[in-house]
Amino acid sequence: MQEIQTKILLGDNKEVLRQLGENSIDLIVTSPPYADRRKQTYGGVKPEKYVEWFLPIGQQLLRVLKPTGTFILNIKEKAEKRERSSYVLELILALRNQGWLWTEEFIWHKKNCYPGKWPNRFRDAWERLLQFNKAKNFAMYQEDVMVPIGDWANGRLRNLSAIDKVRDNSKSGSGFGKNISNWLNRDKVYPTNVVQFATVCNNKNHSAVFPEELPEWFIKLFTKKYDWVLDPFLGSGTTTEVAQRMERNSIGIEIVPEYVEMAKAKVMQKEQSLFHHNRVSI
Amino acid sequence: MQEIQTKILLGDNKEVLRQLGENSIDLIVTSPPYADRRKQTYGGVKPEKYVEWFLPIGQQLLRVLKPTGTFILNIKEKAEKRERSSYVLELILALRNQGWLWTEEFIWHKKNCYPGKWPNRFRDAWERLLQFNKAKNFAMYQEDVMVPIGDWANGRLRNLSAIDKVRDNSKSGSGFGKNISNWLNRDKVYPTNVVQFATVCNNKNHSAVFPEELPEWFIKLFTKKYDWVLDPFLGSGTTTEVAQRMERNSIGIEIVPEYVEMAKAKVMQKEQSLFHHNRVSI
DNA sequence: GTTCCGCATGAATCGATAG
DNA sequence: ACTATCGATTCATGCGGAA
Repeated sequence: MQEIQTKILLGDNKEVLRQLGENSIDLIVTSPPYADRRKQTYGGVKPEKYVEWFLPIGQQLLRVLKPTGTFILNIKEKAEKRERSSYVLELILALRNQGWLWTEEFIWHKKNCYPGKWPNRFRDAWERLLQFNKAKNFAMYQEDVMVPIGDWANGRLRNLSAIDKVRDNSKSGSGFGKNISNWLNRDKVYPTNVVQFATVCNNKNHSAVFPEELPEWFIKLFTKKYDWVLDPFLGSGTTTEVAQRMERNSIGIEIVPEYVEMAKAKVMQKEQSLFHHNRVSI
Repeated sequence: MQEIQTKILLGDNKEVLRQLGENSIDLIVTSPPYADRRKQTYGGVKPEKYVEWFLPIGQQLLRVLKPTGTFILNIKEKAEKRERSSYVLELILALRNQGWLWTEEFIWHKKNCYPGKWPNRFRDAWERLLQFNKAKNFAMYQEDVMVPIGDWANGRLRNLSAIDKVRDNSKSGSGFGKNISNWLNRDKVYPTNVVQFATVCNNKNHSAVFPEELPEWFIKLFTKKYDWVLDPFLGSGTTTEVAQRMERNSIGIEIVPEYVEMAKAKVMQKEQSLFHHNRVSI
């Protein structure tokens, strides 16, 4: 049995990435700090400086990614003074200029978005999941994210309250009931480029990360067992934890020592339980 | 009773728009031909020329829109040679440069999108609905697009504690009526910036109509009765038809004579039925 | 042992107030 | 004038405690 490696590295990703070999990573999936957000932990990046700040990292990511690999970037521009910032658009153009192919833009439809009411806009319920590639022939395992009826019924659907089902139904018109009957009629369904994951509402003492389902979905879609996954803005370690569970090798880079400790703890815990599980199953 | 005007104008919108008075339009909602699409009818615009082609129109739209008005642009970049084009991003930046405020990007989540399967991407289930404004204080009637929730109300009611119900009751004096109206108010919820409209699978000979719900939603949100609505790429006349039904004045511009005929026919039909209705009701 | 209820809390945004 | 901070708004979620 091959061993799964999970490396958590402390430091500035621009520097740490230099230590990684070129063409060694199959999937990069990450959520960098957005402009002017997470000031306490990351200092905050000014929107005007964002592209300039990100490009050196993009350069390293381009180097370490395999030609068949994929880079998924989760980001969303803020609204300020009644206007949307344009730095994300500029970043996409700049990354293209750097040599990346902008292959696709997935929409993360956040079912439970932040509440609020303003005179000029509604609640922001979506984020960008930008897909970049090095080459046109990248690896993609579409079959692995098809939704089998069993998994759906046992997993996500069970988590939805009856109220949610009713509400979605009445809101969207066609809604849940119809969709479910569709799924029942088929074995498996391909997803679209609009994906829905609930945000994590955690009472833990660290800032919110993306939900496990998000890296899980892209890891399924763009890697196979024993492939290498990289998250250069690891945060509290969601990506490495999920990769480990899915039997992918992974590397996470994080500049805040406390987060590195949390991420390492998750990995250790999982190793323990795997070890325990193996012993039992022998 | 004030009369609703519905004008369908034949011609190149760049030219026709010059005839409209400045600061005269409350809402522009339109879906221009996408690059390289609809070649037969519009000649097709090359992606690299798209911004250059659109900017003179944008200039006219900026002139005719009231300072409190809104411009909704429905557009989506195509995928070509396994890559997403960047002309929409460049258009947003160019329109900002032209003086427009980029206020918001709504996502049109298409529930029943075009079927198909590709090796490198999933079905495209969303389009951009870009909101631009001339000034930061634009008109917005959020209450008019609140979603009534039907069965969900039962869940809400159940969630109110018995104490709350009693307290409200004793406070209001008149009792039941006030409580119910409170609950009814609460049973409406504001939408988010992700909207769902079913796509039209119609057999009409216009290639890319948007569903009536789309202009209807934005007309509700950004105009009131007797306001002026403009669609400079009218196509088969959905926008003017909806505006007329909603008792808004409207102007549609279309370069293809056949479409102009179709759009006019819709307006005439509606006028007939309105007239007929009036006669009957007398 | 379930189920239910109350409550804190988020990658939010605006407008006002303070330095 | 320009930035920094605060209060108000709002709602899905998950947890803990209670019935």
